[in-house]
Amino acid sequence: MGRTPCCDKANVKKGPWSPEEDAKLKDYIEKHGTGGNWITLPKRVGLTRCGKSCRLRWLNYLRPNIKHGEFSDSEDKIICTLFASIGSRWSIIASKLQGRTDNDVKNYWNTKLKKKFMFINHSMEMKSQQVTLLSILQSTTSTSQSLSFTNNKNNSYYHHSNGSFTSSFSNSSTSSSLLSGNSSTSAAQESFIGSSQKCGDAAFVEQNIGDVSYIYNEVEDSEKLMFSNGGSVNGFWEENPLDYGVISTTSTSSCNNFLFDE
DNA sequence: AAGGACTCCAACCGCTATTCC
DNA sequence: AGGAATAGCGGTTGGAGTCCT
Repeated sequence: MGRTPCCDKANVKKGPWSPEEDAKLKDYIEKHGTGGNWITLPKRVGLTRCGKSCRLRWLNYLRPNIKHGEFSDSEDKIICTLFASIGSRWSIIASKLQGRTDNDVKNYWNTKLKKKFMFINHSMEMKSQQVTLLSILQSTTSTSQSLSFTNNKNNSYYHHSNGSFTSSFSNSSTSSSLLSGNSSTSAAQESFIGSSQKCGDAAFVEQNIGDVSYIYNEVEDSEKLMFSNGGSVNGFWEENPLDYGVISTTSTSSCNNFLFDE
């Protein structure tokens, strides 16, 4: 048995699209639409291509508002954080990026971002010290790893020199308790946009992507992306040459790893 | 200068999900 | 209800361009 092929493979053109083919397909779809049937489209257009090939060419290259070229830092962050939370669901990830296709995002991940991710995971495996973090994750712009701070007189924060940390938080007033403290950030806090939370000296911008909430604190040119799942998590903080840190969660969230830009 | 190694990305392939009859 | 057709998705490949020795 087996499926019937979607087209006559022997008589179908493969390989790179010529400008003429592109023009034909683009012109036809702009005038008539796809007609809801990609399989019969090539015949209607006058192309000897497989319908799937036409669909891919249109979606990935010819349709309007496709963005080509370099990915921005913010796009990087979205891809990394979404990949960490939902995995290789490229179509979903691409839908969060204006003008990007799933193929684009996938290629970008496979050629560039994955390397960053793998580096980070390797670094994490080298770390033997993993500590419990209760509802609070801390980061700092300092590259000295001198992260100790006191954010609230009711709470204590302990930072380990290897980059991991322990924090405790006794204020139960918020379920998404995430904060960052750095005495040098007060000036920058004034420029936060969007909804912000304040706790002690810290302020945050909250953003929701799908079911996942992300909290940013923006300090000067750097932007720290953090994650709040509203429950207990285990976390690492670490430095690496790629400017990303990793937070891994093991308890109440279904998500496993989160990246933040240092 | 040459050619081997590497990178990037468009396109293909095969599978699953969805729709249609 | 169930099988066929189609759409959509993610993994993989091939080749062009670039880098390195």
